[in-house]
Amino acid sequence: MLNKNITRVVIVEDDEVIRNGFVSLINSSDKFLCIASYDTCEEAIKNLTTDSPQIILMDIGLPGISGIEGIRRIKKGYSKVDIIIVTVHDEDEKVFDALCAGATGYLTKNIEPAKLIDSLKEVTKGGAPMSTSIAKMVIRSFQKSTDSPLTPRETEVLQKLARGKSYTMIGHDLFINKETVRTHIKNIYQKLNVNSKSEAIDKATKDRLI
Amino acid sequence: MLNKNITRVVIVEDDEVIRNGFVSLINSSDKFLCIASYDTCEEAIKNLTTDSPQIILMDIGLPGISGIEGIRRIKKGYSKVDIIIVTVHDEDEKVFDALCAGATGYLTKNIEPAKLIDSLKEVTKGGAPMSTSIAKMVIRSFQKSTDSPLTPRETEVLQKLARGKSYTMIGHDLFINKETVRTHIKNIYQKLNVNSKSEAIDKATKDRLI
DNA sequence: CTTTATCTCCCCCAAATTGAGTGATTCATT
DNA sequence: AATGAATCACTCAATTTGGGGGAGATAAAG
Repeated sequence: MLNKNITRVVIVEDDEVIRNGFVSLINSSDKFLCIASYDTCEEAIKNLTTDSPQIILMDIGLPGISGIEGIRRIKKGYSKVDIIIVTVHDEDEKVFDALCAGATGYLTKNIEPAKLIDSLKEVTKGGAPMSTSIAKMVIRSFQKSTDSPLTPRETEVLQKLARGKSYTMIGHDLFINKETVRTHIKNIYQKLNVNSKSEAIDKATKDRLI
Repeated sequence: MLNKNITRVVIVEDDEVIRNGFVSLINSSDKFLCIASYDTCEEAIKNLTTDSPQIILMDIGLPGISGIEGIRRIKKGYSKVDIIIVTVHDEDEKVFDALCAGATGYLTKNIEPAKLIDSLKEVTKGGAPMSTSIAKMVIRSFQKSTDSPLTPRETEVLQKLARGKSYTMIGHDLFINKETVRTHIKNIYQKLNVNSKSEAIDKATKDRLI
């Protein structure tokens, strides 16, 4: 490495004003150095091994391949880099897609300059910086619905059904007869207003019942 | 409410020294008021409606009912309160159990006083404070394995299988013949060294393949 | 005390699904 | 030429599923 004390950063952002703002900001810190900045993922990927950044700051709404797909491709060939999303988008889907694709952090663009630098420092320390709203979304994604129409037992049965178990196996797991499992599932289907396993799992997942 | 500008906090922590430390710390801020502190969840729950806190700071390793079960019970009868875990534990299981049970944040006890107050402020702003290591665990929980033995198509098939779909439905979804789905699944089973749907889903989930 | 909810179990039936074989073709990459 | 990936085919027995019917036990709530 060129310098052990400086963290190498690459920026991918199509808005020139924002991009240059980030470059200046990062270079104003003596802990970070902006090696390069690009307006598309394609360009960034082309120069990835040459740039060999430790951190990439990336936008989501890019021309050409999206930031999400960009993350996937970058992580595939160069998994050690930490990719931090900096974007205006805070819709559920984009956020989780980005995290699933391998993003290490997710910040919204209204972040204050000092906070952005803090976030980069957090990354170098093995952390995962998130904006307040994103953190809340992420945490909430773990939590189940508080008012499920299903009884505790029914929920238990449905959870096992969603793990691919047959009625027989569920019965074995819960120490009840397979016929009882049947009855529970019949009741579950009625309550969820569905009539098949996949529909039940879909609805239960969507409504956070399991 | 007694005072619109002060956020009411309750502490549940069995170590007296730590508990009193938290009480002093919280009361040293003019934004927060520690209404009460308890050494068990049972006591805290008993006085919950009287205390009517906006935030509860809670330990995990408590005598009597655990912090995890405590979260569940508190959230059940009093869902509007934000529960922040402050604990020495940072094992995967406890963290995710706590979040699933309804915790709004998760901090480790080595947190600096100023950071704790910051975290409380973050909660009042609708955020979800997490320690660096916890945030990393949480983010990582979204990410899939980078070296799956499965091909992209096989992964796709397995994902749908895990959603409770039949071979026929999967074929329909992917615009391929049901027989092709069969072949994929046969190959999946061989690669994962299993011979049933539930085993495949279990292994794939455990190894983060889907 | 009676209703209600929850959990438990049983039977029948027809249709569909599953898992395990054994095979083949196409296509792109190496 | 060989390999991996994806596609499709057919057989077969065992299991699963979903729909229908009914019923007992217990505990909580009215």
